[in-house]
Amino acid sequence: MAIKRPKGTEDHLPAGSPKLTLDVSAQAHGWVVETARRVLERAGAQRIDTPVFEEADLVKRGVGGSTDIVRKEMFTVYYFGDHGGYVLRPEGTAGIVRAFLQNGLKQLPSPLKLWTHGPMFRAERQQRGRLRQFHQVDYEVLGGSDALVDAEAIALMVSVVRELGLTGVRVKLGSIGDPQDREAYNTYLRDLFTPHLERLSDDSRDRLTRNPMRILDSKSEDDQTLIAQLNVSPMLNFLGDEARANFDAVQGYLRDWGVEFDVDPSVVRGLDYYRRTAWELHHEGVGAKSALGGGGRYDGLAEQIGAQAVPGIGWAFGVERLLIALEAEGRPLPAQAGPVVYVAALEDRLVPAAAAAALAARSTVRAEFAYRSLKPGNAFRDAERRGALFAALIGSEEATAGTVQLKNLRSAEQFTVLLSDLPAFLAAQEQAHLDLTPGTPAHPASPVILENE
RNA sequence: GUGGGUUUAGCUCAGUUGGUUAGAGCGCCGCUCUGUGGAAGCGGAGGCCGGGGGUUCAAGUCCCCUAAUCCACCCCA
Repeated sequence: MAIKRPKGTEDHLPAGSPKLTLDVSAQAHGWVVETARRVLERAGAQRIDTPVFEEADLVKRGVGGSTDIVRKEMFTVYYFGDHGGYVLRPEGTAGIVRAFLQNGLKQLPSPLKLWTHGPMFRAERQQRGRLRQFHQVDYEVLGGSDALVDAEAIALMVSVVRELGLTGVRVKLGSIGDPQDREAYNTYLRDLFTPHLERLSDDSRDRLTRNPMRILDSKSEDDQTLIAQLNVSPMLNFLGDEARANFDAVQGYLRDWGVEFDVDPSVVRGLDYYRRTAWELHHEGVGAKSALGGGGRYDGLAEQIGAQAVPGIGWAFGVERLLIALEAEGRPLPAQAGPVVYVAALEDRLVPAAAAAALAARSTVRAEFAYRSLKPGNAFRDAERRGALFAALIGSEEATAGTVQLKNLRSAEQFTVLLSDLPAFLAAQEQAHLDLTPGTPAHPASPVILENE
Protein backbone atom coordinates (compact mmCIF):
# COMPACT_ATOMS: atom_id res chain seq x y z
CA MET A 1 0.00 0.00 0.00
CA ALA A 2 1.38 3.35 -1.08
CA ILE A 3 0.14 5.69 1.62
CA LYS A 4 0.61 4.77 5.23
CA ARG A 5 -0.39 6.32 8.49
CA PRO A 6 2.11 8.82 9.89
CA LYS A 7 4.85 7.45 12.06
CA GLY A 8 3.94 7.11 15.70
CA THR A 9 0.18 7.16 15.19
CA GLU A 10 -2.38 4.39 15.52
CA ASP A 11 -5.68 3.61 13.87
CA HIS A 12 -8.38 2.66 16.32
CA LEU A 13 -10.03 -0.34 14.73
CA PRO A 14 -13.44 -2.02 14.91
CA ALA A 15 -13.95 -5.40 16.56
CA GLY A 16 -12.78 -8.34 14.48
CA SER A 17 -9.97 -6.47 12.72
CA PRO A 18 -6.97 -8.69 11.95
CA LYS A 19 -4.27 -6.81 13.80
CA LEU A 20 -6.42 -5.87 16.76
CA THR A 21 -4.79 -5.37 20.13
CA LEU A 22 -6.45 -3.72 23.07
CA ASP A 23 -4.67 -0.39 22.71
CA VAL A 24 -5.73 -0.14 19.09
CA SER A 25 -9.36 -1.12 19.62
CA ALA A 26 -11.73 1.79 19.08
CA GLN A 27 -14.23 0.12 21.33
CA ALA A 28 -11.72 -0.33 24.15
CA HIS A 29 -10.76 3.34 23.96
CA GLY A 30 -14.40 4.33 24.14
CA TRP A 31 -14.91 2.09 27.13
CA VAL A 32 -11.99 3.59 29.04
CA VAL A 33 -13.16 7.12 28.39
CA GLU A 34 -16.74 6.28 29.29
CA THR A 35 -15.61 4.63 32.52
CA ALA A 36 -13.52 7.66 33.44
CA ARG A 37 -16.40 9.98 32.60
CA ARG A 38 -18.71 8.07 34.92
CA VAL A 39 -16.28 8.18 37.84
CA LEU A 40 -15.32 11.82 37.37
CA GLU A 41 -18.80 13.17 36.79
CA ARG A 42 -20.04 11.34 39.89
CA ALA A 43 -17.47 13.45 41.73
CA GLY A 44 -18.81 16.62 40.18
CA ALA A 45 -16.30 17.13 37.38
CA GLN A 46 -17.59 18.88 34.28
CA ARG A 47 -16.48 18.23 30.75
CA ILE A 48 -14.35 20.85 29.03
CA ASP A 49 -12.85 20.69 25.55
CA THR A 50 -10.12 22.95 24.26
CA PRO A 51 -8.41 23.12 20.85
CA VAL A 52 -5.82 20.53 19.89
CA PHE A 53 -3.54 23.38 18.82
CA GLU A 54 -2.62 26.40 20.88
CA GLU A 55 -0.25 29.35 20.77
CA ALA A 56 3.28 28.04 20.92
CA ASP A 57 3.96 30.51 23.67
CA LEU A 58 1.27 29.03 25.90
CA VAL A 59 2.77 25.58 25.54
CA LYS A 60 6.30 26.85 26.12
CA ARG A 61 5.35 28.58 29.31
CA GLY A 62 2.85 25.96 30.38
CA VAL A 63 5.06 22.95 29.89
CA GLY A 64 8.41 24.59 30.45
CA GLY A 65 11.05 25.73 28.00
CA SER A 66 13.69 23.50 29.55
CA THR A 67 11.77 20.25 29.06
CA ASP A 68 12.41 17.79 26.26
CA ILE A 69 8.77 18.20 25.27
CA VAL A 70 9.32 21.83 24.34
CA ARG A 71 12.94 21.56 23.25
CA LYS A 72 12.55 18.79 20.73
CA GLU A 73 9.09 17.24 20.64
CA MET A 74 6.82 20.04 19.46
CA PHE A 75 4.62 19.68 16.39
CA THR A 76 4.47 23.11 14.82
CA VAL A 77 1.34 23.96 12.83
CA TYR A 78 1.83 25.68 9.47
CA TYR A 79 -0.91 27.00 7.25
CA PHE A 80 -1.05 28.64 3.84
CA GLY A 81 2.67 28.20 3.69
CA ASP A 82 3.06 30.55 6.61
CA HIS A 83 4.23 29.98 10.13
CA GLY A 84 1.23 30.18 12.39
CA GLY A 85 3.01 30.28 15.70
CA TYR A 86 0.82 27.40 16.81
CA VAL A 87 1.74 23.96 18.08
CA LEU A 88 -0.23 20.77 18.59
CA ARG A 89 -0.84 20.39 22.30
CA PRO A 90 1.52 17.97 24.06
CA GLU A 91 -0.68 17.77 27.16
CA GLY A 92 -3.98 19.13 28.40
CA THR A 93 -3.33 21.31 31.40
CA ALA A 94 -2.05 24.48 29.72
CA GLY A 95 -5.05 24.71 27.41
CA ILE A 96 -7.52 24.14 30.21
CA VAL A 97 -5.94 26.77 32.45
CA ARG A 98 -5.91 29.15 29.48
CA ALA A 99 -9.60 28.47 28.83
CA PHE A 100 -10.42 28.94 32.52
CA LEU A 101 -8.74 32.34 32.54
CA GLN A 102 -9.94 33.51 29.15
CA ASN A 103 -13.58 32.62 29.73
CA GLY A 104 -13.94 33.92 33.26
CA LEU A 105 -14.63 30.51 34.74
CA LYS A 106 -13.50 31.74 38.13
CA GLN A 107 -17.03 33.01 38.64
CA LEU A 108 -18.26 29.41 38.71
CA PRO A 109 -18.43 27.76 42.14
CA SER A 110 -14.89 27.20 43.33
CA PRO A 111 -12.98 24.95 43.32
CA LEU A 112 -13.99 23.98 39.81
CA LYS A 113 -13.48 20.39 38.72
CA LEU A 114 -12.95 19.81 35.02
CA TRP A 115 -12.18 16.81 32.91
CA THR A 116 -11.43 16.16 29.28
CA HIS A 117 -10.21 13.53 26.89
CA GLY A 118 -8.49 13.77 23.56
CA PRO A 119 -5.39 13.36 21.46
CA MET A 120 -2.04 14.79 22.53
CA PHE A 121 1.04 15.14 20.32
CA ARG A 122 4.74 14.72 20.93
CA ALA A 123 7.29 14.19 18.16
CA GLU A 124 9.17 11.37 19.86
CA ARG A 125 10.66 8.19 18.54
CA GLN A 126 8.03 5.62 19.26
CA GLN A 127 8.23 2.53 21.38
CA ARG A 128 5.82 0.51 23.45
CA GLY A 129 3.23 2.82 24.98
CA ARG A 130 4.86 5.87 23.48
CA LEU A 131 3.27 7.46 20.45
CA ARG A 132 3.37 10.74 18.59
CA GLN A 133 -0.37 10.98 18.79
CA PHE A 134 -1.67 9.45 21.97
CA HIS A 135 -4.74 10.00 24.10
CA GLN A 136 -5.19 11.22 27.60
CA VAL A 137 -7.95 11.46 30.12
CA ASP A 138 -7.29 14.61 32.07
CA TYR A 139 -8.71 15.92 35.35
CA GLU A 140 -8.04 19.39 36.72
CA VAL A 141 -9.24 21.27 39.79
CA LEU A 142 -8.87 25.04 39.69
CA GLY A 143 -9.33 27.40 42.58
CA GLY A 144 -8.67 25.10 45.52
CA SER A 145 -5.47 24.61 47.48
CA ASP A 146 -6.59 22.54 50.44
CA ALA A 147 -4.91 19.20 51.05
CA LEU A 148 -8.38 17.67 50.68
CA VAL A 149 -8.43 18.70 47.02
CA ASP A 150 -5.10 16.96 46.45
CA ALA A 151 -6.13 13.80 48.23
CA GLU A 152 -9.44 13.69 46.38
CA ALA A 153 -7.68 14.09 43.03
CA ILE A 154 -5.37 11.16 43.79
CA ALA A 155 -8.26 9.07 45.06
CA LEU A 156 -10.25 9.78 41.91
CA MET A 157 -7.38 8.72 39.70
CA VAL A 158 -7.16 5.46 41.60
CA SER A 159 -10.94 5.04 41.37
CA VAL A 160 -10.86 5.28 37.59
CA VAL A 161 -8.19 2.64 37.40
CA ARG A 162 -10.03 0.38 39.84
CA GLU A 163 -13.28 0.82 37.96
CA LEU A 164 -11.47 -0.35 34.84
CA GLY A 165 -10.50 -3.50 36.71
CA LEU A 166 -6.76 -2.92 36.95
CA THR A 167 -5.12 -4.36 40.04
CA GLY A 168 -1.36 -4.07 39.64
CA VAL A 169 -1.12 -0.31 40.05
CA ARG A 170 1.02 1.62 42.51
CA VAL A 171 0.75 5.24 43.48
CA LYS A 172 4.14 6.84 44.02
CA LEU A 173 3.60 9.97 46.05
CA GLY A 174 6.03 12.79 46.63
CA SER A 175 6.19 16.48 47.38
CA ILE A 176 8.43 19.10 45.88
CA GLY A 177 7.54 21.66 48.51
CA ASP A 178 7.19 25.36 47.91
CA PRO A 179 9.46 27.31 45.54
CA GLN A 180 11.91 28.36 48.25
CA ASP A 181 12.16 24.72 49.42
CA ARG A 182 13.00 23.51 45.97
CA GLU A 183 15.47 26.32 45.45
CA ALA A 184 17.23 25.36 48.65
CA TYR A 185 17.32 21.75 47.56
CA ASN A 186 18.71 22.55 44.13
CA THR A 187 21.41 24.66 45.72
CA TYR A 188 22.21 21.79 48.04
CA LEU A 189 22.47 19.37 45.11
CA ARG A 190 24.64 21.67 43.03
CA ASP A 191 27.00 22.26 45.93
CA LEU A 192 27.11 18.54 46.58
CA PHE A 193 27.77 17.37 43.03
CA THR A 194 29.89 20.16 41.61
CA PRO A 195 33.08 18.96 43.32
CA HIS A 196 32.50 15.55 41.67
CA LEU A 197 31.71 16.79 38.18
CA GLU A 198 34.22 14.48 36.53
CA ARG A 199 32.50 11.41 37.99
CA LEU A 200 29.03 12.30 36.67
CA SER A 201 27.72 10.94 33.38
CA ASP A 202 27.35 13.37 30.49
CA ASP A 203 23.60 13.39 30.95
CA SER A 204 23.86 14.16 34.61
CA ARG A 205 26.37 16.95 34.06
CA ASP A 206 23.72 18.50 31.83
CA ARG A 207 21.08 17.88 34.50
CA LEU A 208 23.20 19.64 37.09
CA THR A 209 22.48 22.98 35.44
CA ARG A 210 19.04 22.29 33.99
CA ASN A 211 17.35 20.20 36.62
CA PRO A 212 19.60 18.82 39.38
CA MET A 213 16.86 16.67 40.93
CA ARG A 214 16.85 14.50 37.82
CA ILE A 215 20.34 13.27 38.67
CA LEU A 216 18.87 11.25 41.50
CA ASP A 217 16.99 8.86 39.23
CA SER A 218 19.79 8.55 36.69
CA LYS A 219 20.07 5.11 35.09
CA SER A 220 23.86 5.33 35.10
CA GLU A 221 25.48 2.92 37.55
CA ASP A 222 28.37 5.29 38.17
CA ASP A 223 25.93 8.08 39.00
CA GLN A 224 24.07 5.82 41.41
CA THR A 225 27.33 4.77 43.06
CA LEU A 226 28.24 8.40 43.54
CA ILE A 227 24.78 9.21 44.89
CA ALA A 228 25.09 6.40 47.41
CA GLN A 229 28.58 7.51 48.47
CA LEU A 230 27.50 11.11 48.94
CA ASN A 231 24.55 9.97 51.04
CA VAL A 232 22.25 12.44 49.31
CA SER A 233 19.40 13.78 51.38
CA PRO A 234 15.98 13.50 49.67
CA MET A 235 13.83 16.48 48.70
CA LEU A 236 11.37 15.56 51.39
CA ASN A 237 13.93 16.59 54.03
CA PHE A 238 13.88 20.10 52.61
CA LEU A 239 10.16 20.72 52.90
CA GLY A 240 9.26 23.88 54.79
CA ASP A 241 6.82 23.74 57.69
CA GLU A 242 3.75 24.52 55.61
CA ALA A 243 4.61 22.12 52.80
CA ARG A 244 5.44 19.45 55.36
CA ALA A 245 2.07 19.89 57.09
CA ASN A 246 0.33 19.81 53.73
CA PHE A 247 2.13 16.63 52.68
CA ASP A 248 1.25 14.96 55.99
CA ALA A 249 -2.38 16.01 55.61
CA VAL A 250 -2.64 14.57 52.09
CA GLN A 251 -1.21 11.26 53.30
CA GLY A 252 -3.56 11.26 56.27
CA TYR A 253 -6.64 11.64 54.10
CA LEU A 254 -5.50 8.93 51.73
CA ARG A 255 -4.93 6.52 54.60
CA ASP A 256 -8.36 7.37 56.05
CA TRP A 257 -9.95 6.59 52.70
CA GLY A 258 -8.05 3.38 52.20
CA VAL A 259 -6.15 4.61 49.15
CA GLU A 260 -2.82 2.83 49.04
CA PHE A 261 0.35 4.68 48.12
CA ASP A 262 4.11 4.60 48.59
CA VAL A 263 5.99 7.73 49.49
CA ASP A 264 8.67 8.01 46.84
CA PRO A 265 11.17 10.87 47.02
CA SER A 266 12.16 10.30 43.40
CA VAL A 267 8.86 11.76 42.17
CA VAL A 268 10.00 15.24 41.22
CA ARG A 269 8.91 18.03 38.92
CA GLY A 270 11.53 20.43 37.71
CA LEU A 271 9.39 23.37 36.65
CA ASP A 272 9.01 26.50 38.67
CA TYR A 273 5.26 26.59 38.85
CA TYR A 274 4.85 23.15 40.42
CA ARG A 275 4.14 23.14 44.14
CA ARG A 276 3.95 20.49 46.77
CA THR A 277 1.99 17.38 45.83
CA ALA A 278 3.26 15.30 42.91
CA TRP A 279 2.54 11.68 42.11
CA GLU A 280 2.73 9.02 39.47
CA LEU A 281 0.73 5.90 38.77
CA HIS A 282 2.81 2.88 37.78
CA HIS A 283 2.14 -0.58 36.45
CA GLU A 284 4.67 -3.30 35.75
CA GLY A 285 2.86 -4.41 32.58
CA VAL A 286 3.71 -1.23 30.70
CA GLY A 287 7.11 -1.19 29.06
CA ALA A 288 10.13 0.99 29.66
CA LYS A 289 9.53 2.10 33.23
CA SER A 290 6.66 4.19 31.97
CA ALA A 291 4.03 5.68 34.18
CA LEU A 292 0.36 5.06 33.45
CA GLY A 293 -0.19 8.63 34.46
CA GLY A 294 0.95 11.38 36.69
CA GLY A 295 -0.29 14.44 38.47
CA GLY A 296 0.74 17.42 40.45
CA ARG A 297 -0.14 20.77 41.90
CA TYR A 298 0.70 23.77 39.76
CA ASP A 299 -0.25 26.85 41.73
CA GLY A 300 2.24 28.98 39.82
CA LEU A 301 1.03 28.18 36.33
CA ALA A 302 -1.62 30.89 35.87
CA GLU A 303 0.90 33.59 36.74
CA GLN A 304 3.40 31.94 34.44
CA ILE A 305 1.05 32.50 31.51
CA GLY A 306 0.41 36.09 32.50
CA ALA A 307 -2.72 36.08 34.61
CA GLN A 308 -3.48 36.48 38.28
CA ALA A 309 -2.65 33.45 40.40
CA VAL A 310 -5.12 30.57 40.51
CA PRO A 311 -4.23 27.47 42.49
CA GLY A 312 -4.61 24.27 40.52
CA ILE A 313 -3.96 20.58 40.60
CA GLY A 314 -4.48 17.95 37.97
CA TRP A 315 -3.58 14.58 36.58
CA ALA A 316 -3.64 12.78 33.28
CA PHE A 317 -3.27 9.21 32.26
CA GLY A 318 -2.43 7.77 28.88
CA VAL A 319 -5.32 5.77 27.50
CA GLU A 320 -3.01 3.58 25.41
CA ARG A 321 -0.86 2.78 28.43
CA LEU A 322 -3.91 1.91 30.47
CA LEU A 323 -5.02 -0.47 27.74
CA ILE A 324 -1.57 -2.07 27.60
CA ALA A 325 -1.76 -2.61 31.35
CA LEU A 326 -5.24 -4.13 31.01
CA GLU A 327 -3.95 -6.46 28.33
CA ALA A 328 -1.00 -7.43 30.52
CA GLU A 329 -3.43 -8.36 33.28
CA GLY A 330 -5.60 -10.31 30.86
CA ARG A 331 -8.62 -8.21 31.76
CA PRO A 332 -11.69 -9.07 29.72
CA LEU A 333 -13.45 -6.12 28.16
CA PRO A 334 -17.14 -5.75 27.52
CA ALA A 335 -17.59 -6.85 23.93
CA GLN A 336 -19.50 -4.80 21.46
CA ALA A 337 -23.16 -5.75 21.28
CA GLY A 338 -24.32 -7.12 17.94
CA PRO A 339 -27.73 -6.39 16.48
CA VAL A 340 -30.76 -7.83 18.22
CA VAL A 341 -32.20 -8.76 14.85
CA TYR A 342 -30.83 -9.38 11.37
CA VAL A 343 -33.57 -9.31 8.74
CA ALA A 344 -33.19 -11.16 5.44
CA ALA A 345 -35.49 -11.65 2.46
CA LEU A 346 -35.66 -15.02 0.74
CA GLU A 347 -36.58 -13.52 -2.63
CA ASP A 348 -35.22 -10.52 -4.45
CA ARG A 349 -38.59 -8.76 -4.64
CA LEU A 350 -38.91 -8.90 -0.84
CA VAL A 351 -35.58 -7.20 -0.03
CA PRO A 352 -37.26 -3.78 0.40
CA ALA A 353 -39.74 -5.35 2.83
CA ALA A 354 -36.85 -6.75 4.87
CA ALA A 355 -35.20 -3.33 4.93
CA ALA A 356 -38.46 -1.71 6.04
CA ALA A 357 -38.89 -4.26 8.82
CA ALA A 358 -35.37 -3.57 10.09
CA LEU A 359 -35.91 0.18 9.99
CA ALA A 360 -39.13 -0.21 11.96
CA ALA A 361 -37.38 -2.44 14.51
CA ARG A 362 -34.81 0.29 15.09
CA SER A 363 -37.39 2.24 17.04
CA THR A 364 -36.63 -0.13 19.91
CA VAL A 365 -33.54 -2.24 19.24
CA ARG A 366 -30.39 -2.50 17.12
CA ALA A 367 -31.42 -3.97 13.78
CA GLU A 368 -29.66 -4.72 10.50
CA PHE A 369 -30.78 -6.20 7.21
CA ALA A 370 -29.32 -8.01 4.20
CA TYR A 371 -28.99 -5.97 1.02
CA ARG A 372 -29.85 -8.90 -1.22
CA SER A 373 -31.94 -12.03 -0.90
CA LEU A 374 -30.37 -14.98 0.92
CA LYS A 375 -31.05 -18.60 1.29
CA PRO A 376 -32.11 -19.44 4.85
CA GLY A 377 -28.84 -21.14 5.66
CA ASN A 378 -26.80 -18.18 4.54
CA ALA A 379 -29.13 -15.78 6.33
CA PHE A 380 -28.53 -17.58 9.62
CA ARG A 381 -24.81 -17.75 9.03
CA ASP A 382 -24.59 -14.04 8.26
CA ALA A 383 -26.77 -13.16 11.24
CA GLU A 384 -24.58 -15.26 13.50
CA ARG A 385 -21.39 -13.66 12.25
CA ARG A 386 -22.80 -10.24 13.00
CA GLY A 387 -23.50 -11.38 16.54
CA ALA A 388 -27.26 -11.10 16.16
CA LEU A 389 -29.63 -12.51 18.75
CA PHE A 390 -32.41 -13.15 16.21
CA ALA A 391 -32.56 -13.77 12.51
CA ALA A 392 -35.77 -12.69 10.80
CA LEU A 393 -36.79 -14.20 7.48
CA ILE A 394 -39.30 -12.81 5.04
CA GLY A 395 -40.38 -15.20 2.28
CA SER A 396 -43.52 -15.26 0.18
CA GLU A 397 -45.64 -16.80 2.95
CA GLU A 398 -44.60 -14.16 5.43
CA ALA A 399 -45.04 -11.36 2.93
CA THR A 400 -48.61 -12.49 2.25
CA ALA A 401 -49.44 -12.78 5.93
CA GLY A 402 -47.67 -9.57 6.93
CA THR A 403 -45.40 -11.41 9.35
CA VAL A 404 -41.77 -12.33 9.81
CA GLN A 405 -40.30 -15.65 10.82
CA LEU A 406 -38.05 -15.00 13.81
CA LYS A 407 -35.45 -17.46 14.98
CA ASN A 408 -33.56 -17.14 18.24
CA LEU A 409 -30.04 -18.05 17.22
CA ARG A 410 -29.07 -19.17 20.71
CA SER A 411 -32.02 -21.36 21.60
CA ALA A 412 -33.27 -22.17 18.07
CA GLU A 413 -36.78 -21.23 19.17
CA GLN A 414 -38.91 -19.84 16.34
CA PHE A 415 -41.70 -17.30 16.37
CA THR A 416 -44.06 -15.97 13.77
CA VAL A 417 -44.58 -12.31 14.56
CA LEU A 418 -46.78 -9.69 12.93
CA LEU A 419 -44.70 -6.90 11.39
CA SER A 420 -46.63 -4.39 13.46
CA ASP A 421 -45.69 -6.24 16.65
CA LEU A 422 -42.03 -6.66 15.76
CA PRO A 423 -40.51 -3.66 17.62
CA ALA A 424 -42.29 -4.41 20.87
CA PHE A 425 -41.61 -8.14 20.62
CA LEU A 426 -37.89 -7.64 20.04
CA ALA A 427 -37.61 -5.10 22.85
CA ALA A 428 -39.14 -7.62 25.25
CA GLN A 429 -36.87 -10.40 23.97
CA GLU A 430 -33.76 -8.27 24.36
CA GLN A 431 -34.75 -7.37 27.90
CA ALA A 432 -35.31 -11.04 28.73
CA HIS A 433 -31.92 -11.88 27.27
CA LEU A 434 -30.18 -9.20 29.34
CA ASP A 435 -31.96 -10.38 32.48
CA LEU A 436 -30.76 -13.91 31.85
CA THR A 437 -27.16 -12.85 31.41
CA PRO A 438 -26.49 -10.06 33.90
CA GLY A 439 -23.28 -8.20 33.45
CA THR A 440 -22.46 -9.73 30.12
CA PRO A 441 -22.90 -8.12 26.76
CA ALA A 442 -25.46 -9.32 24.26
CA HIS A 443 -22.72 -10.77 22.13
CA PRO A 444 -21.12 -13.79 23.81
CA ALA A 445 -20.15 -15.33 20.51
CA SER A 446 -17.61 -12.64 19.77
CA PRO A 447 -14.12 -12.69 21.26
CA VAL A 448 -14.13 -11.07 24.65
CA ILE A 449 -10.44 -10.75 25.30
CA LEU A 450 -7.96 -9.97 22.61
CA GLU A 451 -4.90 -12.06 22.00
CA ASN A 452 -1.87 -11.38 24.09
CA GLU A 453 1.40 -11.42 22.27
C1' G B 1 19.09 11.98 18.89
C1' U B 2 21.80 6.76 20.08
C1' G B 3 21.72 1.28 19.84
C1' G B 4 19.56 -3.55 18.50
C1' G B 5 15.75 -6.80 16.07
C1' U B 6 12.21 -7.43 12.15
C1' U B 7 9.99 -6.83 7.01
C1' U B 8 7.47 -12.96 1.92
C1' A B 9 -0.79 -13.23 0.45
C1' G B 10 -5.91 -9.78 4.43
C1' C B 11 -3.57 -12.47 9.18
C1' U B 12 0.28 -15.96 11.28
C1' C B 13 4.38 -17.88 9.00
C1' A B 14 7.62 -21.70 5.82
C1' G B 15 11.01 -21.07 1.79
C1' U B 16 17.70 -25.75 2.05
C1' U B 17 24.83 -24.54 0.20
C1' G B 18 21.80 -18.62 -4.57
C1' G B 19 18.73 -22.47 -9.37
C1' U B 20 13.48 -22.48 -13.65
C1' U B 21 6.35 -20.90 -12.85
C1' A B 22 7.19 -18.46 -4.50
C1' G B 23 4.15 -22.10 -0.67
C1' A B 24 1.02 -23.61 3.86
C1' G B 25 -2.66 -22.77 7.60
C1' C B 26 -6.38 -19.39 8.85
C1' G B 27 -9.55 -15.65 6.76
C1' C B 28 -12.37 -13.89 2.31
C1' C B 29 -15.63 -15.10 -2.22
C1' G B 30 -18.30 -18.98 -4.93
C1' C B 31 -20.38 -23.94 -5.65
C1' U B 32 -22.24 -28.68 -3.75
C1' C B 33 -27.30 -26.17 -1.21
C1' U B 34 -34.56 -22.65 -4.08
C1' G B 35 -37.54 -22.52 3.44
C1' U B 36 -33.69 -23.50 8.42
C1' G B 37 -27.05 -21.85 9.79
C1' G B 38 -22.16 -22.78 12.05
C1' A B 39 -19.50 -28.76 9.30
C1' A B 40 -17.24 -31.03 5.15
C1' G B 41 -15.61 -31.30 0.11
C1' C B 42 -14.40 -28.77 -4.30
C1' G B 43 -13.14 -24.31 -6.77
C1' G B 44 -11.59 -19.04 -6.90
C1' A B 45 -9.54 -14.29 -5.88
C1' G B 46 -5.44 -12.37 -3.52
C1' G B 47 2.27 -11.42 -3.95
C1' C B 48 6.88 -5.90 -7.98
C1' C B 49 9.19 -11.35 -1.56
C1' G B 50 9.15 -3.08 2.00
C1' G B 51 11.86 0.31 -1.82
C1' G B 52 16.51 1.42 -4.56
C1' G B 53 21.31 -0.03 -6.10
C1' G B 54 25.18 -3.83 -6.55
C1' U B 55 27.57 -8.98 -7.06
C1' U B 56 26.22 -13.27 -10.27
C1' C B 57 24.82 -17.12 -16.05
C1' A B 58 21.04 -16.88 -12.07
C1' A B 59 18.90 -13.16 -5.98
C1' G B 60 13.05 -13.93 -1.67
C1' U B 61 18.14 -15.96 -0.41
C1' C B 62 24.69 -12.57 -0.66
C1' C B 63 26.52 -7.05 -0.15
C1' C B 64 25.41 -1.61 0.28
C1' C B 65 21.88 2.31 0.88
C1' U B 66 16.99 3.65 2.29
C1' A B 67 12.09 3.30 4.43
C1' A B 68 8.66 1.32 7.66
C1' U B 69 7.94 -1.24 12.11
C1' C B 70 9.13 -3.26 17.01
C1' C B 71 12.24 -2.95 21.40
C1' A B 72 15.69 -0.44 24.64
C1' C B 73 18.31 4.28 26.06
C1' C B 74 17.08 9.61 26.74
C1' C B 75 12.51 11.56 28.31
C1' C B 76 7.66 11.09 29.34
C1' A B 77 1.43 9.64 29.46
